[in-house]
Amino acid sequence: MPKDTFFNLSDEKREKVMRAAVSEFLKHGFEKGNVGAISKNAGIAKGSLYQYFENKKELFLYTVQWSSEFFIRKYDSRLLDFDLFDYAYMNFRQMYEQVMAEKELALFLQNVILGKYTVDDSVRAMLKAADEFVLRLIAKGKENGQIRKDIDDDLLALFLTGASMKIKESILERASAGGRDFLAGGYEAYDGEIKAMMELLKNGMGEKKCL
Amino acid sequence: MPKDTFFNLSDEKREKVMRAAVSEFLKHGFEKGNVGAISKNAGIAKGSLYQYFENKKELFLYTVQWSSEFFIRKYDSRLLDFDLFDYAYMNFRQMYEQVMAEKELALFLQNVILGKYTVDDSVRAMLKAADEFVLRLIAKGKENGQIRKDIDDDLLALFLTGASMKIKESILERASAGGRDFLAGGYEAYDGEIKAMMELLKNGMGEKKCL
Amino acid sequence: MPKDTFFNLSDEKREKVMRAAVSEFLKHGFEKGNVGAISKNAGIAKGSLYQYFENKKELFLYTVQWSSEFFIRKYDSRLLDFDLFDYAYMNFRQMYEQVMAEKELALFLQNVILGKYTVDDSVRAMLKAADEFVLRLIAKGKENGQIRKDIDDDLLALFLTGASMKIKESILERASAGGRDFLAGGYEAYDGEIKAMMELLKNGMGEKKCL
Amino acid sequence: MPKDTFFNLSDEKREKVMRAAVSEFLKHGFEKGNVGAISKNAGIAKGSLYQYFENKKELFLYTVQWSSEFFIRKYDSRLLDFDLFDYAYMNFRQMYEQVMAEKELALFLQNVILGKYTVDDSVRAMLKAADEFVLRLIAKGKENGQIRKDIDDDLLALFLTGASMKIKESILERASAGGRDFLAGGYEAYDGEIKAMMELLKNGMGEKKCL
DNA sequence: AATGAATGAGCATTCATTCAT
DNA sequence: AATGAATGAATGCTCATTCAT
Repeated sequence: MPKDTFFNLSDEKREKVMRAAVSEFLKHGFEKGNVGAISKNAGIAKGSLYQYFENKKELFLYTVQWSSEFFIRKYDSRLLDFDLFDYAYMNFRQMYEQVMAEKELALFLQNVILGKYTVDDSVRAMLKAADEFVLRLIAKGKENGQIRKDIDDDLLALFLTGASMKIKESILERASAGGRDFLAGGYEAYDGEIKAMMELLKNGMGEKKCL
Repeated sequence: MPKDTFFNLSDEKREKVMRAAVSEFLKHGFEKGNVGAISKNAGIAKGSLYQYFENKKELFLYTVQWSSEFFIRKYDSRLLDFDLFDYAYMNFRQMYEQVMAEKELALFLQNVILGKYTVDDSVRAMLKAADEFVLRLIAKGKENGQIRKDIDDDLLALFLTGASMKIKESILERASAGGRDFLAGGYEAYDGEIKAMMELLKNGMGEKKCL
Repeated sequence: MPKDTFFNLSDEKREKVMRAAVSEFLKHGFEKGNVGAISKNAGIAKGSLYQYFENKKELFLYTVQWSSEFFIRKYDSRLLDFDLFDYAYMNFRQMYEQVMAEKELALFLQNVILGKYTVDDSVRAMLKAADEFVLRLIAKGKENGQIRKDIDDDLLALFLTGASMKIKESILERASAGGRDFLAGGYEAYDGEIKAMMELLKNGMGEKKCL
Repeated sequence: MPKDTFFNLSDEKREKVMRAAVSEFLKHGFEKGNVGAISKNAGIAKGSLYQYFENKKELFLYTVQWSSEFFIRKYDSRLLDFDLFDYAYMNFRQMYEQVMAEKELALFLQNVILGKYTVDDSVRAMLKAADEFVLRLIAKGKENGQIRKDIDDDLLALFLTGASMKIKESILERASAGGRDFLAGGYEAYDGEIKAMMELLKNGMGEKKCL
């Protein structure tokens, strides 16, 4: 959706622009996010941004897309062969890694997922992809007897993502508030929480084993 | 936090102002929400708004407060004596009623709860109250053997609210998209979903009965 | 020029209004001087000010007039029988007393005289009275041989008032900056300056005695 | 203190902006001076003014500075080698020329000197420069026996500038009231006044020659 | 393609004045 | 006459977007 000129840029420059945009939108949101500040931090002219993007909205939308793809490229390929619960577990774990490695990107994307930026429905559309992946895992889980069959797939998906999101949010909050302690603690400090949450999900969603 | 002059207004006028504000902020968010539009729709002069509120932010904050209180006055008193799962169930049910009766208010408040308006931490503070109520219900549930004791209260709360919120969100989405069908269907159309979700929550959180 | 209602007020209330106005205009000038602040500090309603005065400008103009008259009533009667140089000397001395006794009023009036408030020519008109008094003293001085006759009366008046004003200004500046020291020093600290200035004026304006 | 962008403008445009500002501030003062009107009269967009200046105050301050420098560039270089009385005389004369050539600028600057714009102490600071120049001339005058030594330098400076200012003011008033007659009369019409004032100053300040 | 100055619509806020009580 | 809430015109400033170089 950006113009060709943007893709003719060197990878480094493109990344610099994107990171400047992420940073600005994370700090100030879409409305208050300042195009001038982005160009300045990206080390380019304000006018150049308009050579790359039609307008602020397109810039934002692509920033969302780029951020998602950034993580997908780096992390999500590993997740493809897992079953639902492994997926969920690894998903938590990788969120931790992402925040450690790319705090701004991870926080920005989390905001996007939480629907904090009321810019456009197309953002929502982008998120459908993730939902569909979960739905596929749910279907597979039902097939191989991992997941109870008496409840609608969509509802199971909502249940899973809703509960997961809340835990993620709570972890991210602590991460963005006191970055230092978060770093210090290491992943193990959070693993307990994650495992407990997995328990709850499995119990809730899993095929009844007793009786 | 508004000035005395605001509370000297007739109840009708005060409500008209608040509804105009809710409507505007719901449509355009805080930053793009237009003070002039609010005053116009409230049928008062722009200057008058500034007799009532120090500034746009205070207006917004009070709009949030007023909306919450509106529902609390009307609905929440019923919820006080319930146990956790009854509470959750009734909470869903009443959300449905609220949307039916006060679509804009309900949607606005939902956005607030979802953290869509990054205006002020005081909004976040307001939401703490609700969290604490849930925590109390969880503690009570553990005492009387309804809820498993091997998982931390805070985590259980996140699990419950996260999953619940997602369902609510999905219902509201359909409500705000196709209001007509939503109205037509009646509550029963949603009761199935709600009950299934309750199942998931109970299974996940409940004291193990089998084995 | 104020309405009758103003003069029906008790003397105390009238004075309170005037002092509030002086204080506000001194602090913020005419344009930025706030009618609401004046009414608040005067302990009356904003609307009442408009029962007394047509508008802000009339309020200001009368504030100027009242301030002048305040000092004239209290001080100037003593000056009537003096010759020019005695007058000038006493004029300095009484300015000192005025500042001591009524700092705000004196500073406000000084600003008026210096033309700091560009409100209306009628202010300028008011000041003509003082000029004419000086002109009369100059004429008398020429008659009785105190003052050189080869220079135009108007010019002599400008010379006298210009030089005097500058000294006054410099003294007032110190007074309004470090009120404490000013008080402590007493009049004598300034008498030297005043006498030197009188010297300069007399030499400049006086009939040549030598040769 | 303006931004670089302002100095990148062509000389003509810069001057046009400055003259528009002088004109507006002269007519309406700082508070009532309208930024929109200035931009309109300068033939530029309102936003452009804010590319050049941080805000209205900075615009005003630079307008003062520019006006001073305008005259300094054009006139004051001539004054450097004079003694005090020559300086004073030429100063009057050049003020006349300035008003003839640049009425608005001269009137504006006069207002500044008279302290009519209570904007900022930095204006006051600018005027210190002129005072110090006069003080140096006074010191030199004392050395070479032109000026009496029994009176404090600061006081002599006040005396000189106070008296001079009043004459200037009176001349400017006539100039700004009835520009036409003023023009017609030519400098000679005022030379008499100036010379008489010089007389007064010399007599007042000069070393006693008689006796 | 890159630049950054120019643009002007848009908006929150102020405040003198009015007016209903 | 006194009150103080209601009014809305007025204005400084921002910033996404355009455009000349």
